[in-house]
Amino acid sequence: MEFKQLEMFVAVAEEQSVQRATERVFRSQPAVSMAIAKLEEEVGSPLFHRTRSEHFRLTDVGQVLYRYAKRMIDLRDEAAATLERFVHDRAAPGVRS
Amino acid sequence: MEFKQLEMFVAVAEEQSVQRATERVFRSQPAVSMAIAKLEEEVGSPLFHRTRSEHFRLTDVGQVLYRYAKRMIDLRDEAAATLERFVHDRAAPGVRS
DNA sequence: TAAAAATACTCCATAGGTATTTTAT
DNA sequence: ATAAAATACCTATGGAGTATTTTTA
Repeated sequence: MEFKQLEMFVAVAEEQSVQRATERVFRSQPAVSMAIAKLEEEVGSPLFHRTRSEHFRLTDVGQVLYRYAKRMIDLRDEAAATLERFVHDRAAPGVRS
Repeated sequence: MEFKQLEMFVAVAEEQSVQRATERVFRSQPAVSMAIAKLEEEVGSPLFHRTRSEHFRLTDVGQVLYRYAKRMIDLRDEAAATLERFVHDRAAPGVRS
């Protein structure tokens, strides 16, 4: 379970389509498909229902992962933002923001 | 910022030594050193004070990352455990635990 | 001088891309 | 028949190991 995979997974879940997800994550269609396949293998269960009419729709297991994935990504983004501010402030301690 | 790096970083922070951290993460000494270097480059600041007498000691920036790293890893472990239970229960819905 | 970490180098795994095939409506 | 996903194949990046050098107490 790596951040790169989780980002692609979240994109597919929200777009309900691999195709549209590719635009959000700037990766090719097979790269996104493969990332999902890897996660499904790791989890040991399908994460999406695949039907053309309803598009990609999260399974129950998929929904569990989705909520965690969002939290993990949010936490990482928060960490990155906090660190950036912290490092920036250290570099110019006299400057008030 | 990937989970693999964060795990090595946390190991070094807690062991206060690259050497001892290698045993926890089952990786070679250079692999651990490189992971730290990568993170420091990404963050744009040293994460450890390097002195032989005090060993590897977290900088202020390092401490900020350390707290986030623990949270991220805990969250991932919790996700994995929850998914495992969930998938297992689905597979055998009649079995009560 | 002895320990631990950093560097050099090499290799291999795998992530990712292009091209193609399969699937489903 | 067509649009989208899966598969096949290949390449390249980078992660990781061994060997070595550098550092510092």
